[in-house]
Amino acid sequence: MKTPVLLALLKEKGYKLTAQRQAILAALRYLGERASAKEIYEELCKEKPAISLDTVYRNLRLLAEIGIVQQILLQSGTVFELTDDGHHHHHLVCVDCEKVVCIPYCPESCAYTEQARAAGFAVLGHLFEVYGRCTACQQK
Amino acid sequence: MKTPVLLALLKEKGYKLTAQRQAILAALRYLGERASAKEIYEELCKEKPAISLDTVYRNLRLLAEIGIVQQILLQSGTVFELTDDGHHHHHLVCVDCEKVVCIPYCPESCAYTEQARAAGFAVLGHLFEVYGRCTACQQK
DNA sequence: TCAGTAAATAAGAATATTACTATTTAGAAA
DNA sequence: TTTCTAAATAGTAATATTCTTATTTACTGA
Repeated sequence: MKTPVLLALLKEKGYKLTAQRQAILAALRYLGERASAKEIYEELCKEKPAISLDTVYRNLRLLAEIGIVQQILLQSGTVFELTDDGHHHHHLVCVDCEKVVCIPYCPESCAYTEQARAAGFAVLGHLFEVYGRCTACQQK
Repeated sequence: MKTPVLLALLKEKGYKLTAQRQAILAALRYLGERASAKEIYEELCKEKPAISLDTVYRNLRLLAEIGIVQQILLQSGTVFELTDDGHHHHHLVCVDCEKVVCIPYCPESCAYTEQARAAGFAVLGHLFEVYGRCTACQQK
């Protein structure tokens, strides 16, 4: 995610490009695919001046809203992942070891939007995660 | 949910039928379709002896695991709903007023299980919620 | 460039949720 | 019925997440 692109996405909704937002994205990139709010916070605390924990949470929520990151709900808590292509996707999550595998499948393509329209809802988004047991954990 | 049925579902996994579990279900029924852990806790605190908050959370998680209740993630927090027929379903959630509408649609019926199998995952369940704006909130 | 304004931040308080541990209890089996 | 044992509970501590408020800052337009 290049800064001009981020700026455009933010500006679209009246949000501002701040050093903290860029730092959060940089930390997420640095930490690898996925990280919890606390991990990002701790990474950024190494810098001076340190960021506020609330700012990390607030911005991860905002970045998720504009589609730059995605939230994944594990048993042990919530982690965030970059969606570099801007297109969201979903996950298979192992309930034992918490291994996460991305799947290209998205229920958007199925017919639920019909039902939403019938109920008078304007669909904005959805949450979809599949839980199961990975190959390794099935052996145990 | 009649007690014998609940007992059978619990026994199946080695869980016990406790007064607290029955009280939580009774409270949920009494409070209407949906309630938060705190609402259930406060309702049960009117009784003597009062229940522990931890017990409410722990058992709502367990009841969700065996399919008697379902968790719905709202912006303002998590609420629980009875699934009287034992078959789960999903929801349209208004992000403004938090009105919830049940929808019969379930992504289980779509092809994601194929992908899960290919990745070596044994699917246990899934989370699916649709967020949008209801008719009333679209007028605002 | 400079001033004005809405948005964002930091810091700490408040709330929500989960974990820990000693004690109690439901259900199994004698 | 009595005993035994794993599961469950209460109470409290710990952690995760969100809210509140005073202050700072990014962008806008002159």
